[in-house]
Amino acid sequence: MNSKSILLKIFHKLLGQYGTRQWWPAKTRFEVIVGAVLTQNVTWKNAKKAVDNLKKAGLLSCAALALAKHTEVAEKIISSRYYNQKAKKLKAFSFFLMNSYAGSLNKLFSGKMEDLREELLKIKGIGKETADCILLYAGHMPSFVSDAYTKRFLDRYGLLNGMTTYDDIRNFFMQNLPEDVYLYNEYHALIVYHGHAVCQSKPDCPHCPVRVIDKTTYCRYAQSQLI
DNA sequence: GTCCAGGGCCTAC
DNA sequence: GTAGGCCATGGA
Repeated sequence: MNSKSILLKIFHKLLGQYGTRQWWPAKTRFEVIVGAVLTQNVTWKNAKKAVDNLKKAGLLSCAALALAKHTEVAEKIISSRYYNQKAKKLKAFSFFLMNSYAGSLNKLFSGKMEDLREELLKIKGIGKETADCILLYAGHMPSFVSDAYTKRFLDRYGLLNGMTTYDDIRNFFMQNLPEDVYLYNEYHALIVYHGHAVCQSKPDCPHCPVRVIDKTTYCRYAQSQLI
């Protein structure tokens, strides 16, 4: 079976097992972007608390964040960890959007995807994963989101084939899957759910007949179920 | 008390 | 180009 068929087969297995993941849970595109920054290296639960605090304080807009004082933003997002860093990141993105696109997400997302990706990557605090989350979940553009789960996932199913960098893996999915926003959306969410919420990579994972000792240990249950 | 979440930046080699 | 430290909460 070629990579294309395997990736699609795994996707349909995951979707059948877990159903749609309903990502991204946010009301506006700006909220998606704020959430993408706040969830960096923290659980969504903690990130969401921070998003809600910003919303209550009337800070969930580009203009409001750009004008707010650093401490005002930071204290609202304490639950998201690294709050000082993240306050700077939120303000940096807001300044970028104000200055380059007059605060308009419509304008931001009207350009070419790869060009926009490069532009986002220049903003301090937005790395590749966050940029792809913004493109996919806020901009509804077909940019596959990779991450540590995705790498481990490919490794577990023997599909990694020496790929090491983030872009290697992103390209692998994008070259072997149809250019489909819905597909990319669900696939990333399902990989995270499968790897985290279900398989958990913990010694007591109820789905793994073989103990999963650490993040790199093979999950035989997962393999047998999905391929 | 320990471990780890829907990362990214900076520095040193 | 990459390994390692830093950032510094909250739940299990």
